[in-house]
Amino acid sequence: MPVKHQIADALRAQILMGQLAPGAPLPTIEELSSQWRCAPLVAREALDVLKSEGRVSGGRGKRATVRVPPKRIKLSTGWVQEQKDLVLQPRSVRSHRGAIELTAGVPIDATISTHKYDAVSATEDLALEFGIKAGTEIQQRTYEMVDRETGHRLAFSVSYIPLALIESNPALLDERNEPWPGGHQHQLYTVGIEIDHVTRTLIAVQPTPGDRQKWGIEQGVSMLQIRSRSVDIDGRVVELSDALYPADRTEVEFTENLRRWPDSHQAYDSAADD
Amino acid sequence: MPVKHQIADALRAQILMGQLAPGAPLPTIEELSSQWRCAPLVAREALDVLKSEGRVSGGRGKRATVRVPPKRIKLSTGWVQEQKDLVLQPRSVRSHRGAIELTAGVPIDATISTHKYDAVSATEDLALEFGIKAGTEIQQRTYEMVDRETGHRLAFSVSYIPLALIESNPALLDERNEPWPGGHQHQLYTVGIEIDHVTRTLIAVQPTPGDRQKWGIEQGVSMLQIRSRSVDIDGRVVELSDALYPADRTEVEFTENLRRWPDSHQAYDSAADD
DNA sequence: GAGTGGTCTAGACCACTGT
DNA sequence: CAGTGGTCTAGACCACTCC
Repeated sequence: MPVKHQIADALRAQILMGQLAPGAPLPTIEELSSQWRCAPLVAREALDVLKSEGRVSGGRGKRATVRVPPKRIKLSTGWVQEQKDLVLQPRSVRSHRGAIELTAGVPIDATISTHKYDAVSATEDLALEFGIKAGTEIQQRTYEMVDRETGHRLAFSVSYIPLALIESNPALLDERNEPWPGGHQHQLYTVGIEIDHVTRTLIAVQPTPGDRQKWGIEQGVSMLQIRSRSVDIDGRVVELSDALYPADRTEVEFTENLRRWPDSHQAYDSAADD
Repeated sequence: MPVKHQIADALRAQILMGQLAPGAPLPTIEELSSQWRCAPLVAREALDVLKSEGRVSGGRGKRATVRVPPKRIKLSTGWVQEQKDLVLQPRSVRSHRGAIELTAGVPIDATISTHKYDAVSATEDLALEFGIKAGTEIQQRTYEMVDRETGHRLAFSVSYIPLALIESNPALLDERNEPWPGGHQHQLYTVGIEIDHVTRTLIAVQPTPGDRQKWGIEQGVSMLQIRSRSVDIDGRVVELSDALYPADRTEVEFTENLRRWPDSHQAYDSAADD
């Protein structure tokens, strides 16, 4: 077995066993190369393996350390009903309860949010999702929240609504009206649309180095992409959004509620099992 | 900017633009090092960067190629209600509809499934989840499905049920009764337990090299871990399971259904908005 | 057996951190 | 300024694939 993997395995074992606690410094490259009687490059490559596994943090001039995993933020997906309940409330009530913003523990004051609306042509992908013809005009809404200090992204999403659905209300075409009290469900309500259900699909994707820099995430961390489709009571997809989350800081929660058995059901009796 | 990243960026751009299609061979290390006038090692490191990003496949003696992403298998989480509906059906009906098995496109005949039951002491983590004392006896059920040919894992999960809940029915203590027609909901039904809802949390985790070998997955691919908790009508967590999925072959789907607005609700009128 | 990638040596210089 | 990691050179040998 290659020496670099032997070294990596030994260090990984110490990390997993807790002998090297999160934040603890690892041996230097020189120490490793003399302990294992190998060239420094080999010791470096061993650390590289652990870095791309997301187990070790490093940087020029800095001692390599055991990576401290960030706290995971619970991303609950059960609030769409609450948003819907708010839609029929007066503006004063809607304004006081914004959407749940994920700020990775950063206070809202330390963040900057931007909203941008653009009219774009539906790609094949989008056309398929909405059940419309490719090229149809769609409103694209981009949302980004960054940390005021570091400039790192804290949240990002792109959502789409076919223009034909909302152009009857000019207020919906102006990005300066964001954040809209009551969210997109209320926006759609103003043009007579009621949401029946929301389906979501989640996949893990690999960030490009550019993404990694924007979000300030390290090697070995992937991202979760959640595509959400709002379907109205006529069965049309009327809104679609793609949101991204750093996989090491995110925990997605979802619940399935079940109907009760009828009161009349028999208590279990193994003799009656067939 | 370091040459190795310049090379990696150039190749990545060609991959993302589609000029290098999935499956296409990349330039050899020698070609790259002469094109970029650098040492072969630098060209190798550039390819390494792309491999740990999951964009390139490689292997000893084999030309590096653009990685062909596997088809994603849709993991629907909406079938718990169907399972519950089956519980009150006779055995013959239950037997004919097994749980949905994920086989990554491999025919069931080409797979081997194993079930194992063990009695273990509750760890702190499990004790907290179940609301019991650490050390309490818990039944641990391990399920694994492997590809008969390659030996690679196709599915894996570990689930737990406190022994006190099920020991009144000896049939539930015998792993030879797996697969049990009707699944764990029917098993719990035999000891008088009805499930009210199931909550799931999903996180992405990095596989160890051992995991990677077991599942036959490449560098740069993470895994999705879904922890599911079955809560009974008294609010107790009665079953917990951890399942793992290779992130590049999996797409998780979940739906939130909304209540309709009452018929009496007013059509939207902006004048009445406050 | 030729081509190719994986591992490795034994150095060198530079960029960055922390004192 | 010393310590350290990041990048790089110019080779060498071996394991593996494919013809």
